[in-house]
Amino acid sequence: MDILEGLNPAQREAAETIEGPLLILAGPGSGKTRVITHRIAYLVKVVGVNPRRIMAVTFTNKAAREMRDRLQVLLAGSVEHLSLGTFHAICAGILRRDGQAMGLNPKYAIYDDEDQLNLIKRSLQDLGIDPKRYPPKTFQNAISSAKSQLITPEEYAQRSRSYFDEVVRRTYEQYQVLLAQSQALDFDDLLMKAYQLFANHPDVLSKYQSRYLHLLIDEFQDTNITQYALARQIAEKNRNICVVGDPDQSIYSWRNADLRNILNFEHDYPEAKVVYLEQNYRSTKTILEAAHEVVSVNKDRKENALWTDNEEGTPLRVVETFSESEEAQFVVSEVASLLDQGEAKPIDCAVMYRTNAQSRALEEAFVRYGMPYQVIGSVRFYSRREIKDVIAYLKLIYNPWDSVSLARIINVPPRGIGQKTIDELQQWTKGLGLPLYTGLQRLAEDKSCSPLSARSTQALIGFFTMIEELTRKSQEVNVVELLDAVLQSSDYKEYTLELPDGDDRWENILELRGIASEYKDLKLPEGLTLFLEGVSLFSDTDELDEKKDVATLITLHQAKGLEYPVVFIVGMEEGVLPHIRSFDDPAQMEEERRLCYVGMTRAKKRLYLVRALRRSLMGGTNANPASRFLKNIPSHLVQSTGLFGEEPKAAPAPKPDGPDLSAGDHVEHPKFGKGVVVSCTPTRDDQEVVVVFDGVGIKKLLLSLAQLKRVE
DNA sequence: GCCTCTGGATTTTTT
DNA sequence: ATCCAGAGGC
Repeated sequence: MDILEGLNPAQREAAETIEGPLLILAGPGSGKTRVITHRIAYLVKVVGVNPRRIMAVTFTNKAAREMRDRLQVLLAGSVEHLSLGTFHAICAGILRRDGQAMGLNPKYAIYDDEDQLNLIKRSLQDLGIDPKRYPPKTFQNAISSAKSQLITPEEYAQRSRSYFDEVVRRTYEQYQVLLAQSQALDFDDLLMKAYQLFANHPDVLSKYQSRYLHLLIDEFQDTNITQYALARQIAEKNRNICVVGDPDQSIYSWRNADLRNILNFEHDYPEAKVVYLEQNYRSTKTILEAAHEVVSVNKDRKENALWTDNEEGTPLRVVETFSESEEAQFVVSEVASLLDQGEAKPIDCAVMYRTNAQSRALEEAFVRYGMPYQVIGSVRFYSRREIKDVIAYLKLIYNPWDSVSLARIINVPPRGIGQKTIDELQQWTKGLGLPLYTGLQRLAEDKSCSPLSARSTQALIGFFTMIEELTRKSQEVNVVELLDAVLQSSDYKEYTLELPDGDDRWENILELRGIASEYKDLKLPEGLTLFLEGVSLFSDTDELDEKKDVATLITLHQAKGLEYPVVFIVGMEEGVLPHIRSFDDPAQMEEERRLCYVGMTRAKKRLYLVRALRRSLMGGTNANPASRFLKNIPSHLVQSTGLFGEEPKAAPAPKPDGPDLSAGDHVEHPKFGKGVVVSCTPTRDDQEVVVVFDGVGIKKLLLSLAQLKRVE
């Protein structure tokens, strides 16, 4: 039996090269996943490597789960011992097991963005920084970016160049103090602390280095500096590190992914072998060529020789509609007609868009038509308020130091503990140098030491007693029973049902309960540990159901790694795709182009590129010109459809004085000089024009007032 | 302390 | 258009 049977020569080489560093450059649809799974199977079955000595890192949990499923088939068991997961999940495990060497509580909490932002706000408060002048989000980004490059607060201080840098440094420092007090790590910490653990504790590092004979990293183009450093640490001893990626599909620089990782790889591992997977098995020649034309405009890029044996296929369809609702209507009616002709089933169709907000119009049309669909991740399950509240209870029971969870639920449902009480409590515990929870404990032991009114004190003690009781219970019941106890003693059910959309919210909680029941056979606290870890690291693509016969609505980012016979990319407009925020940065513009490329290469048979002449945004309406990416697709690959739908009957707005402008036009203004029109938005009886003036910047002008002249 | 109202800001993508 | 924070009334 040959485990590598059916692989093409390049794929085979990639799977068989197991000694030393290996870089696999894998274009879209080139059978990358197949290569990875077969490589692991080859290592285990042919070379005889024990699965526990292999670590495979994926980009999402879903990818990890799929790979495990596939390996289960190839290997028939013994897959459990394989270390397989995202960097975050793998690091979470390492820190849970060995973090004590660096003084980390194994029951550390994991903070997501929202928790993180809450704690940053508190840091700003502690430092007396005005969140109006300095938006907390800015700090969140700065801190995350620092951690993704292994920059500690001390190092940040050394690099600090401006006053603003200094403010960031102080916030970063204080934020870390609060995290430590809460015995919590944020997402970036999971990676950075694991790195530091290895860097400062050679014994721990050596344990992992000896264990992992083979390290494999997928989606390498989307790793950040810290992840790369971690990989280097783990692979240092055996140097069997295999990375798989495609620079053209790098779309996560905003999450601090760094393309230098791929470029540095051959530098850091000069003995590395490089394998190119260039045969595409997914798309038609037409789709592949069009996608290539779009991405090859990028300057910062290495040319590749992606090709396919597949048929020419049908031409791309480029479709214009009047409005976003007609855009949605077109999509649904086209799906319906493909269904009628027996060309496709709903499950074969995906609609992709740049921003989640765009899913709404689509969803309406699908509902109206009665076309079955699923939306991926528009409102993330785990960021729903009710879910976060219930989880906060569990997190607090698990780790009473977790101040963010404590603050979240101390008065939810309302139990007479207002902001003032919380502030005073905080003041008091701070003075005593105690964590909040210990402060509550002290109150409960001796009411008379309370600095607060009897009423507030009683409310606090009531809350504390409830949590204590639940904590006691958590020793003897499973996760579901604990969750039920939380709902019971907090009256959360009654509270939720009172809220707007109460029934839906309650449904969500029941769904969470269902997820918890998957952990009910595990002993506590381990069951709770794993449940909370799973919940914290869960991602949205995880909820994608690939078996239900429904169409999929999904962002371009989330679509990475997926494929569909029929793909619609909507919002092919300047300002949407490419997104307006990328206009002033060529590197970001290149990323938008790659994003478009990723979307196009998801399609196997049919690809539709759709745009709306008018799109409502933030209340107003925008008229966006066609996406520049459309212009890069050779016309012989395209069948253009004229306008879809009827022109809206509404009387056209009276034309204001001034030239007839559209985005891209060059204009001149008496005061601001020359510039380029970014967008035109009709208002009630005028037009708002956004112009980028040379050397002046972006200005919003009213067409009737601004004396704009059109120039060539 | 809690609820409601208003004004202001805000929209990219997510482990 | 929608969400959020802060203010003010009960």
